Amino acid sequence: MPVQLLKIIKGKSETSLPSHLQKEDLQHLQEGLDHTNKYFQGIVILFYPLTKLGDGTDFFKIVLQDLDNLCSRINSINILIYGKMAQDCAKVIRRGDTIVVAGFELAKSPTAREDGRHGCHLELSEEAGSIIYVRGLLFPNFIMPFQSVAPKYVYTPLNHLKDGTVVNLYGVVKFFKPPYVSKGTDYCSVVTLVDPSNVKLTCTLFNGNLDALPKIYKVGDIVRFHRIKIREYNGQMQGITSAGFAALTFDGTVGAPVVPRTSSKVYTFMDEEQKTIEELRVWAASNLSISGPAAKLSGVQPMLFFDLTCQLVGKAKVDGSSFLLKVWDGTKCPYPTWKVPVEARDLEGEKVLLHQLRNLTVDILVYDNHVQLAKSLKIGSFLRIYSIHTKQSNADAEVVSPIEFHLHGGTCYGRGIGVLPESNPDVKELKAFLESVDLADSQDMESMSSVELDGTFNNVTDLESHLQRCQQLSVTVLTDHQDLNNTELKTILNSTAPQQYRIRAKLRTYKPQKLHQSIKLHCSKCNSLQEVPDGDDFDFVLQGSAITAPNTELHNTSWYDSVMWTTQDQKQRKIAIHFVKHDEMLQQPEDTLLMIEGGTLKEVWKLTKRFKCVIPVRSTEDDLELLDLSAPFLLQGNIKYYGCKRCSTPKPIKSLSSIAAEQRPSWEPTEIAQALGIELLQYVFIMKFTLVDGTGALNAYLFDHEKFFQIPASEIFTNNFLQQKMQMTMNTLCPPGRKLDDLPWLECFIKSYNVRDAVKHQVYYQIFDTTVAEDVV
DNA sequence: GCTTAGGATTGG
Repeated sequence: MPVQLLKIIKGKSETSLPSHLQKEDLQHLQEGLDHTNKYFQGIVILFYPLTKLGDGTDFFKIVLQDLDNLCSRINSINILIYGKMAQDCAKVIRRGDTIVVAGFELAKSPTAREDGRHGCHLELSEEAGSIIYVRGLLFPNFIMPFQSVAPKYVYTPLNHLKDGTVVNLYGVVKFFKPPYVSKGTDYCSVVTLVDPSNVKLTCTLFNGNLDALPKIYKVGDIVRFHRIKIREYNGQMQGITSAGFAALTFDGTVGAPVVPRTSSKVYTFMDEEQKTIEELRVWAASNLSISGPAAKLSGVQPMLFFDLTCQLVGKAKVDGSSFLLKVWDGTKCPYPTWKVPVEARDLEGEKVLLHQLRNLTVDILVYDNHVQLAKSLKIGSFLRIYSIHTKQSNADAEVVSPIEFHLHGGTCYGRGIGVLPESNPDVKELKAFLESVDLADSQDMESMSSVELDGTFNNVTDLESHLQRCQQLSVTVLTDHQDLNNTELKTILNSTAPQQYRIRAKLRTYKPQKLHQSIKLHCSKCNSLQEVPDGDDFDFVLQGSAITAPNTELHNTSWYDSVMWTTQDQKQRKIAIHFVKHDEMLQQPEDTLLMIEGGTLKEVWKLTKRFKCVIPVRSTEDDLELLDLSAPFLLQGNIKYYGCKRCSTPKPIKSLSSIAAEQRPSWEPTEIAQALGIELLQYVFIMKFTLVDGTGALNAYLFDHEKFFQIPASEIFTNNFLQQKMQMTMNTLCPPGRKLDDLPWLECFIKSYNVRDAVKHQVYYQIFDTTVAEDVV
């Protein structure tokens, strides 16, 4: 066989051994020590003729002397070479050559006593993955490079595999089952590969050592298998581990560093291999459908399967056939999640952390064959759990049951658990994210920060079943005009306004991407839109009003009872609360409207929790009056009601007494607004949808109170769950990171209208009579 | 001691 140079850089030979190999001294070659990634270097002082063993195996023996230990009593060692490697070596190795051996097996030398050499000998063979490098073949000096006697590997394309052969091959991972405990004695991993020949090969890999199996973390990874046996099974070629099987795994991302993941066995890896990996990456990028962004807990939905990259926070035994894993990924699941009851003493993990993360961790119950592996997992380790099943027992019931996370028994669809090393890029990203999570924030359901909303939902889960449904049906439905035919966007763009159309299109993109920015306040009288004031604005108005002390002459009238007190703090603030009566009686707090003077933001907010309506007021000489309309004039439940500054003409508070006198005052915001001379502002969603249908693209505005999303715009700000629901809806209508082909269809009703001003005339489009399909929300 | 699994979800 031709002897090859180990490495050639810029046309020049260089002395070079793989950098992962470290030199080992003769005296350290001992049984029980780990010689992985070690090499031994010596000079050939003796070699024997090539012979055959009883079973026909070629055999070649050489003796190496350790030049660094010439003074030692024992300074030489026997090297036994088997098989094809014996033949190759016999052709090139001569006395005086400097040799490096790696990937050897070490065994007791039966001849040590007679020959006076090292007590062990080294055994090398191609099957064991051994490598021999020879230095100075032609010029025995240290300027010449080492030359490799390692076999020149030939890689078989997947369409040229033959039954009964042992081959080397490259492939892109199309499917895999992470290593799991088989029913026999070994770990098993099933891997399906494809290559540019477009032929698939499913390999069944066994090994008692978990590390010997390929370290595949995701579809799209690239593997190099050495010495895999090919067999025919059910009319198809199948790969199966044979003696000396070795695997390297690479990240399949174009442009990522080409660093093999391996169980640190000795391996050859040269420029040529690097090129192969890069070529396969490029091929895979355009020929293999690799799923989009990974699922996050914030993106889970009931009744789906997904892979989760997460950190293990706690674990506990449950019973013989199931085991509990408590994990987090820094995002919050939008649904209530189930908690598996376990004995406190069975729960492993840091108590403080478990408590801190209680609202962010989810309980995953793993079953049967996964239990053994789950038990062995270390707290704090990073996992990828494949094909978790989310289940909701009675989703239709009045009381929504929590989402359950199951890792069912068996290994269908690659179901299983993989431990990711800290060096994994996904783990690095996750770690950075986990460190950035503000724990205080996640504890309070009502303080859903916009950062969380923006950040975590972009990675929505990419689940096939959902996608399929979206591709077949429309994700939106019409609430009227079903008899109308669809019109192509191109036709609409070429027509004059105003008109109405039914369309079928895809949502290419939308604005604003930060959904909370889509909420505005709308005045139906003057048609103006304004931003929703934030808490600081309200606080400012309240502080301003607190300067005026309550006028006690206005206390305790025929239609309200008043209480007043002074705060104990330095400010000595005076607070008055007026409880509106009905039939001269105070009502239950949940039916009561009250007015407050001199309260703070926090106090007002607290009162809204207990009482039906809260109206912040201040005293004048002869009546109570509303505050500035920058502040809400009414708070009911979680909703702040605002009035239009332009269209309102506030009336004295006593105008409310007429409602109080009603038989059953309902305290409807519209009614209160009317009584107080307030033009009520409506909460609306305003969004711009860019719709495409293959014939053209147009921007259509969505102007919606509640109908489209089936979520009241007024409640979005204060309802964490609704925010998430809306985000999920948008993720379904326009899944992030998808190609156009994979976007779902929307059935919409739109109307065109003209907007003219002095300089220009423009046609606008607005969506109406359309709602998100029932199974999408 | 020479098998194990051989891709194709849903139970607890």
